Amino acid sequence: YTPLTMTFPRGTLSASAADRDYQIIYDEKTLAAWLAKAKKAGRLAVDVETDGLDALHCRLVGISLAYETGHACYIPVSHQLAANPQLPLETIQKILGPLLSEGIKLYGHNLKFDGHVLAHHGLPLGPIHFDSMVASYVLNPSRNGHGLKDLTLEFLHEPMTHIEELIGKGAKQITIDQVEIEKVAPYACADADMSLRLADYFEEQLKKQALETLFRSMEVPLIAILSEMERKGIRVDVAYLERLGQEFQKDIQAIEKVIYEMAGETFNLNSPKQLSVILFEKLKLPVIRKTKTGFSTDEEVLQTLSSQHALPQKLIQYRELQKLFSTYIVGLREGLYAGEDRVHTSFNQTVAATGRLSSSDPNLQNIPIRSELGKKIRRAFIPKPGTILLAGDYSQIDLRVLAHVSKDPILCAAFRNGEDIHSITASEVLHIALKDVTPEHRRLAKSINFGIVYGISAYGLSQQLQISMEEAKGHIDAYFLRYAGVKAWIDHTLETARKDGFVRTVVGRIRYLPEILATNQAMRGFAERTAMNTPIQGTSADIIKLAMIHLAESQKRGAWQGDMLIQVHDDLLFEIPEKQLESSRAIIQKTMESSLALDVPLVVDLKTGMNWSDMSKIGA
DNA sequence: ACACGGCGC
DNA sequence: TATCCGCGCCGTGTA
Repeated sequence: YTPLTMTFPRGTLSASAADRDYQIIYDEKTLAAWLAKAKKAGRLAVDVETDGLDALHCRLVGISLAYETGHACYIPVSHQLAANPQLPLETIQKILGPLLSEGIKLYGHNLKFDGHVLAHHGLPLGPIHFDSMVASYVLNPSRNGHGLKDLTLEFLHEPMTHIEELIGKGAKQITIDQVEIEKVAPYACADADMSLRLADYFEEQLKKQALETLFRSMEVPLIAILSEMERKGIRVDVAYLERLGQEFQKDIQAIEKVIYEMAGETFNLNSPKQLSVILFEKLKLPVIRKTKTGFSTDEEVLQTLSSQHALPQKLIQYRELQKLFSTYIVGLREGLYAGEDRVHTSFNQTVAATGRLSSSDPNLQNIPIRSELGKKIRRAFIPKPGTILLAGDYSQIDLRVLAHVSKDPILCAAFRNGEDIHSITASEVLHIALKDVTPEHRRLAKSINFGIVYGISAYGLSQQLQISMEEAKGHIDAYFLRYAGVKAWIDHTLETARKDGFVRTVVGRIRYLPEILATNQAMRGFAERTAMNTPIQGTSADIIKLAMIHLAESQKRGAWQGDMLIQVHDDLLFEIPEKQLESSRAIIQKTMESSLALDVPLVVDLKTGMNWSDMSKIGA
C-alpha cells in the first residue's frame, strides 16, 4: 500500500521569500482594495493572533488573510507597540464582516478556534469550506498532532517560524500583542498562506484516497456544531459543588488520619513509591505485581491485600475521594470563569485515531457515573431555569455495528428481535437455554462481547475475567463456533489489513496500520486488535457524528427546541425547554436512530432529569 | 517527560 | 516466553 509520504516534488509549490506578497493593513481603503482581490479569487484563508489559547476568553490581537499562494495580509487590531494607528474593530466589522459571514469560501487551520475568537469580536464566520487541520486528520488520523508548522514542513517542505521565536517560552513568555507588528505580520501571514497551500495539497489527497465525501459531508459540517456546543457550555450548580468539595475534603482528612495511624507514621499517600515502602517493607505485605519502576499498588493489588491488613481498603477509599476531589471538583471549579455558571469544554476533532471525538479542558466525557460518590459529582450538572436535561444514548451501538459489518445471522437476529444481546451470547457460548442464563453467565458473556469489539485475545479475556488462558481460549473458540459470521469478518478484515495496510469504517474513514506485518509479535498483535476494533468503534463514531449533523439541521428548521450540549461517544446530552420536551424528544430520538441505515435497527434510549445523574427513562 | 493510577465509553 | 482486549484525559510524583 501507499502510505501518505512526501511525494510532493520539491519546489513545485514552494515559494521563496521573494514570492511572498505579504502586507500590513492600517487603513480602510487598503483593506477594501485587498478584499476586492480576495473576492475575485473567490476564497479566503483566515487566521487570528490572540493574547491566549482560551478561545472563548482571549482577545483578538490581529487577523491574517490569504486568497492565493503567496498573497496574504495582516490586520493588526490590538497590538500594544504600534507606531501607526490600528484599524478600529468597528471598521473591520463593517468591511470584512460581510465577507466572513457569507461572501466567500473560507479556509483555515483549526477554524473552530479562529471562529470562536472572531465571533467573540463581532465577526462571526459563515460556512467553512476547508479546514487543513481536519483534512490532515481525515487523511491520517493516527499521526500525533496536526500542527500547521509540522504539516507545512512535511508536505510543503517549507520551514516556518515558531511562535516561541516571537514570544519566548517558559516564565519569560510574553503575549503576541507585546511584539512589534512588523515582526508578527510575516509570521501571521505565513499561517494563512500555508493553510491555503496545504488545503490545495490535501484536497487532491482526499480525492485520491476517496475521503472527500467524509471530509465534506461529515467532518467539515461538524466543526460549526462542535463550536456551538463549546460556546453554549453546560450549567453547573456552583454552590452545591462548593459544599461537595468541603465534604470531600473533610472525609479525605479523616481517612488520612486513620491511614497514618495504621502505618505508624505519616507519608505522602499520593506517592506509589512511599506507599510501597509502607506496604511491602514496613507491613511486610506480599508483592502481588511489579511495574516497570517498582511494585504495583493499583486497586486490584490493594483489593488482594485487603484480606491481610485493613490499610489497603482504607487506601482504596482515599484514592476514590482524592481522585474525585482533585480531578472533578477542583478541576471543574477552575473551568468556571468568574461570575459564570457554565463550563465550556473543548471538543477535539483531530485526536482519536478511530474517528471519535475527545474532550478536554475540562474533559466532560469522563464525568463519574458508576460509584455513589461519583454520582454526587454528576449531580452538579444541571439545566438552566425553564429547561430540562435530555440524554439520548445508543443501545449497544458497537455490537450492532458488528452485526451489520459481519452479517452474522445470530447477532443480526438478536438485534432484530430486540433480545438482550449478552444473555443471547451466554446462551449460545455456554450451550444453555435462554431461561437458564444467570446473572453470572451474563457477566461472562458481556466480557466476551466486549472482548470481541476490542479485538480479542485469550490473554486479555483471561485477565478481565480472572480465569486461566485455557479457559479464556475455550470461551473464544466457543464464541466463534456459534458466531461464524463474526469469525469470518475478523479473518477477512485482518486479511485486507495485511494486503492494504489500512482498514476503513462503513463510511470509508481510514486508519493505517503499518505494524500489521511486524515481526515483533506484540506489535503485530496490537495492530491486529486495532484492525478489528477500528471499523467497529470508528463506525459508531461516524453514526453519532451523522446524528449530530442531522440534529443541527432539524434544529435550524425548528423541528425541535433546545440545545445539544455534550457528546460522550454513544450519548448526546441536550438542554430542552420544559414546555417543548414532548414535541422535541421524539424527533431527537428518531433522528439519532436513523442517522445511518444498518442491517439491524439502531435503538436510542431517552432519559430526562433535573441533573445529569438522576435521570429517568422516558418514551416507549 | 514519563510512569502510575483512575475516570469515561 | 510474557503479554496493553479498544479509545481517550488528567492529577500526581519522580526524574
